[in-house]
Amino acid sequence: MNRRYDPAEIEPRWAVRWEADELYRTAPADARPKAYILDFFPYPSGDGLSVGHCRNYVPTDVLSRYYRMHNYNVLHPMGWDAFGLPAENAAIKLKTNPAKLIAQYSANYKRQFRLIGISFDWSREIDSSQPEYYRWTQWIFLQLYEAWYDPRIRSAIPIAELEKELAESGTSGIPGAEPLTATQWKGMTSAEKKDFLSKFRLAYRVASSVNWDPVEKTVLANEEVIDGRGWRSGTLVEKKVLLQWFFRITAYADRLLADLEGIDWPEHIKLMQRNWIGRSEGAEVQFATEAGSLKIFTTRPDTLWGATFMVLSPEHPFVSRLTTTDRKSEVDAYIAATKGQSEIDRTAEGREKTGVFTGAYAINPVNDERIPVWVADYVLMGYGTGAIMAVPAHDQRDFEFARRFDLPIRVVIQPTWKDAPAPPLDANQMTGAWPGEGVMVESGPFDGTSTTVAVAQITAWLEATGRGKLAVNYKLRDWGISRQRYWGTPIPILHTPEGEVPVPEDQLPVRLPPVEHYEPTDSGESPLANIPEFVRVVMPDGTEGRRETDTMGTFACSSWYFLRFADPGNSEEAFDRSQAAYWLPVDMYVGGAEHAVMHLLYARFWTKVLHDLGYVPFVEPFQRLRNQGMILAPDGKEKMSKSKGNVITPDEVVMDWGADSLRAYEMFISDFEQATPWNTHGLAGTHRWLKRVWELLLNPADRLPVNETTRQSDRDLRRWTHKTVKKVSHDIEGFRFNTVISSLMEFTNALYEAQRQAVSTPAFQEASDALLLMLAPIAPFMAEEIWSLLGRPYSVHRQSWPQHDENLAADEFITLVLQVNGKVRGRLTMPAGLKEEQARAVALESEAVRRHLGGKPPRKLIYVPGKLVNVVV
RNA sequence: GCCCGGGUGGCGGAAUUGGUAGACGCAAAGGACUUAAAAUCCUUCGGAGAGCAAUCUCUGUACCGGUUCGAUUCCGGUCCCGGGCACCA
Repeated sequence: MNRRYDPAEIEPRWAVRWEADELYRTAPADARPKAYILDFFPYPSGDGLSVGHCRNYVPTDVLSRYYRMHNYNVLHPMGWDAFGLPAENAAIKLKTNPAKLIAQYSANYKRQFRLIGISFDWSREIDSSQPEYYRWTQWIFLQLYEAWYDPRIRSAIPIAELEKELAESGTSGIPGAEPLTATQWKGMTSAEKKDFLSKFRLAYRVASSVNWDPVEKTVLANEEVIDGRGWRSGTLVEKKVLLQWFFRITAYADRLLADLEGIDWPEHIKLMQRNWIGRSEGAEVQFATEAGSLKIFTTRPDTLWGATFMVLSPEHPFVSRLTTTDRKSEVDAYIAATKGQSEIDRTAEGREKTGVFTGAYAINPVNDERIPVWVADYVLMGYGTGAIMAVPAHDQRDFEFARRFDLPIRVVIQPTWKDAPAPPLDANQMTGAWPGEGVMVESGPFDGTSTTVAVAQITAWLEATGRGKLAVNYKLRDWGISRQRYWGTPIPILHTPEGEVPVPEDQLPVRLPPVEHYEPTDSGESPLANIPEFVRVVMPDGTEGRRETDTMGTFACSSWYFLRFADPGNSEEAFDRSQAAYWLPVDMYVGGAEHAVMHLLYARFWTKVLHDLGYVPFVEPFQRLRNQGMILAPDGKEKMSKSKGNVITPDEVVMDWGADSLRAYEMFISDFEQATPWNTHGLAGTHRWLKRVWELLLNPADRLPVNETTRQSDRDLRRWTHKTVKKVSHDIEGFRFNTVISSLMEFTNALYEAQRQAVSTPAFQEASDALLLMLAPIAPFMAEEIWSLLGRPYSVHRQSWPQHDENLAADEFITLVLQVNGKVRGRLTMPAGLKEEQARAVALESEAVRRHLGGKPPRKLIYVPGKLVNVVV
């Protein structure tokens, strides 16, 4: 034969054949075990894929092929997260419609995926910007809109159930709801009722401030604001108050937190989600004021005796009610100044505390002390109750505020640990008793109690006396989805004189009008507002309505696409329930850590809602998750970026080395989760390895002289084979691809050694077959070509993965390490079944040990079975 | 500031549960083949030292200390790098 390895000839040929044969088409649901292996679906950009992107697509492809060879029913699909700002901005610049760009960009991605041999089932391709898809994104929106979260059963249920309950008993049975009687409910107008219900719906609209870029004349998403400036214009972003749509993700905070326990995700991602959800337990405490009872939230009720003043957020409703006449002008000025500031200004680092005194006082419920009430912007309306008790001795922020405005500081906790500093009498700095364990002082009946005990006792006392109660708060905010943009899923809502009305399900999809091009508006409205045909609707009763012109942010599209892949062609439903139940949850989900919070949290949320409403039987969408590390530029530690001109594309690598070499190198480059620089020399090394495999399997005649020192028997070769199969299988399943490649390299080297001695023994045949089959998922083109040239029946990708035999993999000999006082002094090759007595004996007799004992008697002997003997003197 | 990762040869990186540090690959050096080059193959390759030599000794996983018969691995502290959060009471 003597054919040269020529990937440029081999690869396109097999790509065409596999495509024609639909080799990777997903089988229908059957009795086999299933494996759903999914990449984060990409956002097609004009730049195409880089070798960095291939870092996740190659391993998931290897895994998919591996499971196919184990006769799993594998779902490995690909689609396009097509809506969103980059495509839209590019389209505005080019004065075209983004749909055209997406078609062009995704075609290029698809070409690249084929080029590198990714085994996607293209019959399941989805595009989130197509009406066939976003129709169902809108449908899910309506499911959220028509549902509320009932805290009593910890589940979403239809809003109709709530309406029924309100008519029967008002809100009396609903914890946390504002009081309303059945009579009051019945007396409400239709618009009032809608208003009231929107406080419960999982999708609701409310006035909220947004990021406004005055140069771009557009609203920006939070992710598009970097250090307070628009990501493209670089100008300072302003705040604008607009009516915005939200999803009530906060209702699911506890479940989103709790269910992290049961999923196999990287610990740091779980931690980021936990921090983002930000649960804190504490107490809600009521302080009496002239305007009524003022509620605060604290995680440290044990510091109640140290409260020397209170602070309200500038937006707090009590501010106007409490402020005394003589303080009014000053308070008003402060609030006006606060409003003019952006969030960035308000939270800027190292900023000095600001605030004003309201002139009012509140009564501390634990000691009836009268303390002044201040207003300051460091207290946020969005967390807790928007009011705090300030304990300057034990809270850094309160301390800074007290120093700035000369307010009293009272230490109420002393540290208990040894050498603790005395409480600072001059209050130049806070005492150390925060947040650790301490002992209460100056705290009336609790003096001498430890803080951990006191927290529980005080909370119980507050509850018993009606002055407060146990409370839990979350940092998590509701998910804002409104975008004043053209290129997104239209929100299926109509605004009528009677209020908002959902678009009936049978009228979905609300199609995006196919305009040629458009410009952003000055008003902060979506460009859709300028398209009258889109906006104007005539209601069945003849009145005129106005279509919602906001679109959904793209995180909505990506919050359910993994479900659509289970049943992508369904025109009757978002997905067939039995298909979803069969394929989901995703068994292995792979993508970048940059989505650790947003996408992964939103998708979990939607899944839980769909579960509660009876559409899916599981509560978590992604059973296993892994994040690939970034591939950096070859020189130094820089990221690859277009602006730096250091991007390496798979196209150029495939042209120079072939797809199989690219794939092998992507696996070999480093630990999967670790960032690492690209290195073309390293790539050449894996290419060299593949060439050696090619030569070994196809041109075995070139005999080399027998190397007596590495001479191996057939039994040795079989051991190599079975050990390698075991290790490679184990490492693929464990996502350790770099050691998969190094094991296969070692195995190849062993085969070369074996070949010097015996070319056509059964043991050699077994070894080379195993090598070829293990190579199939990694280098699919080359493996197929060799398989074919060896005259085997098409296709190597339909073969079974080799099985290993534990007995054959077992070692015959071990290396017994000899240590004296923990230092390695020698090594002996011994039979694997070595007994402890024998090991001890040979160790003591050995020349190496005796030399280091220097005639002294051993004090102690440590034996680690099959590994070492340590002689201690 | 707080919370997570990580730090191993010239480089990318290996190293079940605490038990042979540096697998595998790159680069480099020397050699073989060749008119020559490429390709390929062979050998060496953490640092220092001793020996004609096989080999041996010391040292070494960011730094300092601890636990242990034994530490890259566990504990305490320090430094550096990367990521996340950032007035959340």
